[in-house]
Amino acid sequence: MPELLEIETYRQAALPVVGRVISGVHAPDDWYAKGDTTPALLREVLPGCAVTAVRRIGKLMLLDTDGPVLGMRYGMTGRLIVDGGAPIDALEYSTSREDPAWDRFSLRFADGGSLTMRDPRRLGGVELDPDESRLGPDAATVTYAPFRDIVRGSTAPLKARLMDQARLAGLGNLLVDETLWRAGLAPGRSARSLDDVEMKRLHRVMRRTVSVLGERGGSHTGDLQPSRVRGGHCPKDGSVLERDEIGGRTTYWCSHHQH
DNA sequence: CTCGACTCCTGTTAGC
DNA sequence: TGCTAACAGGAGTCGA
Repeated sequence: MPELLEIETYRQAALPVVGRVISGVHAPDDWYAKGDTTPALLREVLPGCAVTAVRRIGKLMLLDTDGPVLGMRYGMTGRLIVDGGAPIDALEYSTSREDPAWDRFSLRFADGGSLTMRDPRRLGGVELDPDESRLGPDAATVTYAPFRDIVRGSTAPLKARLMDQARLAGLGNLLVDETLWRAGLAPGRSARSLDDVEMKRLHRVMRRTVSVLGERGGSHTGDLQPSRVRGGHCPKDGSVLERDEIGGRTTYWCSHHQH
């Protein structure tokens, strides 16, 4: 599913629309417009605006224009299509089938081309001028000191804290499971319980996991991923993996080497 | 304020 | 073969 790595891929794929002027808006789905944004408002304010930049904070993609900022969230199954081409063909837990009915939002540009969000399960959405201050620092670039303060400031389970987008933006279920598995830390531990050595290891491993999986091509390319099934075995030591629900998400972890 | 429980969305798949 | 129920996870809301 789209986590920070997939959204970064989307951002880069969207760069060619910078400088183009929006000429049309396809917004057929009320549900897909979030906050105070409505399809009517999108159709009213976006045409005529020139795209000036494409940014990303965590899993939020932002299209800057000379008018409002357009925020795009891809949820679990949202794909981006730019000028008819998709930077990611298939998403984990989604389908690569094409169906125009799944085009929840689309921009057309004056000099040709388009940008489309295709989202079968409608878990994504678009919002004008989203509140960017509601997101924590991006997990791909956060340095040690703020990371340490974020993690140790809570008694919540470590995994839940790492997935709290208001604290640390970008990590989803797969990246967190892979990070904790690599770091040898149990997902259910209180975030506050990490000592300095563990905290430094967690930060280093998280940054490295984001980097390595980015090079491999996405959040689903982790070493743990093939074993994230019922009865799966730990690729490190062969133990049968635990399957728990932590932070409201299915969690696979190895009680033999994650403490 | 924090944090867990609950809810929403719907295509796919396991199982009867 | 055809159906149902479970499952996936990002994000918002609500209440203790």
